[in-house]
Amino acid sequence: MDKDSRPLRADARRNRDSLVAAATAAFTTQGVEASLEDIAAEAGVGIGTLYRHFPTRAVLIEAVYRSELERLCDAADTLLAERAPDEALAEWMQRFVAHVAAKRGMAQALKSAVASGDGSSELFAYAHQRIRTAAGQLLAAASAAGLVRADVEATDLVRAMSGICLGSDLSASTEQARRLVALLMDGLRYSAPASVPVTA
Amino acid sequence: MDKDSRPLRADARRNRDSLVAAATAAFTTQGVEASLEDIAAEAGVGIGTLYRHFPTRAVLIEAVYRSELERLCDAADTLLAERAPDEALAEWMQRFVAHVAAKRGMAQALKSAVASGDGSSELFAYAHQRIRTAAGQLLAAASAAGLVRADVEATDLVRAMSGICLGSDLSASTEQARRLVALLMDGLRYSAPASVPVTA
DNA sequence: TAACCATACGGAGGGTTCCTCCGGTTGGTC
DNA sequence: GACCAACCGGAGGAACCCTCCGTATGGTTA
Repeated sequence: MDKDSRPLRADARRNRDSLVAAATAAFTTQGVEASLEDIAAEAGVGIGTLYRHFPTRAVLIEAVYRSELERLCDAADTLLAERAPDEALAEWMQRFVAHVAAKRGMAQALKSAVASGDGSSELFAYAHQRIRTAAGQLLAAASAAGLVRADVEATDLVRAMSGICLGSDLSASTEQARRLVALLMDGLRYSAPASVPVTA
Repeated sequence: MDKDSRPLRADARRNRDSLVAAATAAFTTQGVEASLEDIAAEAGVGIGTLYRHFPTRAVLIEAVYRSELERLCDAADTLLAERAPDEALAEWMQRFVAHVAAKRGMAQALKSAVASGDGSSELFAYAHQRIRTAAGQLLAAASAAGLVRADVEATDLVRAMSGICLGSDLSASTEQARRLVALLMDGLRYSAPASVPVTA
């Protein structure tokens, strides 16, 4: 409880970050079965250091999953700062789908770790909350600017995107998912106040 | 094309069967990650023999999956011969659910092998067809005897059972799945001609 | 700034599993 | 009963896993 709160030593934090970065690369190119020794070498640390930070493969996978989740959700802010709200939303939705497609193996591995009784169902609840918030932020901005219709909730949007991801069963059909997301975005734009003024 | 058609030599066939049996046991108790050398030993053959028959783990998993599928579907005939058609149907449905619960890891492993481009999507099509036929046979018998309602298609029944399997997310809740199947069976019996004569 | 120690690092090493390869064996056939 | 194609077994090299402990270093205190 109070040893957790103490921050990591500088070198430890550095190594941890390198490991997560190397693991992210390895997992996405070779799948979650990638060799841990290779990951340690790629990160420029000894195998012992990897095991100290991440006692089991599942813990490492979870760390990668968390870091990628943060990256995706943080991108919402950046996108809003850089482009028009509707463009930001469209781009973020595409990234969301790409994210899910790439991390499917990881999510699967984490799910089977749930059975082993650690706290990773809590992880999924957190992930859902985090994504809903990011989506809501983008949706609100686009809606306030009159660029998308105002009668769609963030929850609905997330559900729709999840549906697209689940529906396109083969991870090969990334292109199809892309088109579906574009279609969904068009639907959001369709009766936006800017083109169809609110009458009620 | 013509070397495949030649039957296996007697000892080869015997060893193959032993291997599938041993693998079935190992996979169901330890999961699809079970040691192949242990499986070979358990089957009483050398590791080389295992690899000759099943060059990769995926091929072995597929063989086990096929054999279990046959076992499940062949049981339809046996059950029909042994008990009343509605009882046979009820029992078979329970076995179906148990089958799916036990083979989830295997199906997952096979699915990810699809990406590697062998012919296992064809396998799933075959499995679906085989199961639909078995279900249809039981349903027809029970329906003909007036023990279950006649307005349900085999396809619907399979879909309902699949739904139950997918719905009960944790493989721990086998008991819940059992109850749902019993419920479904009651629904099938409910307005059967024998108890509620057809009026229209 | 120097000394101290809790924290963190590295990688050798023992164990397990994978998979190949080839000399020996055996079922089926003439 | 003899022949050969088909089949078997398991030794062995490679890859990977994970632990353990001697060494190094960041941070803190005087």
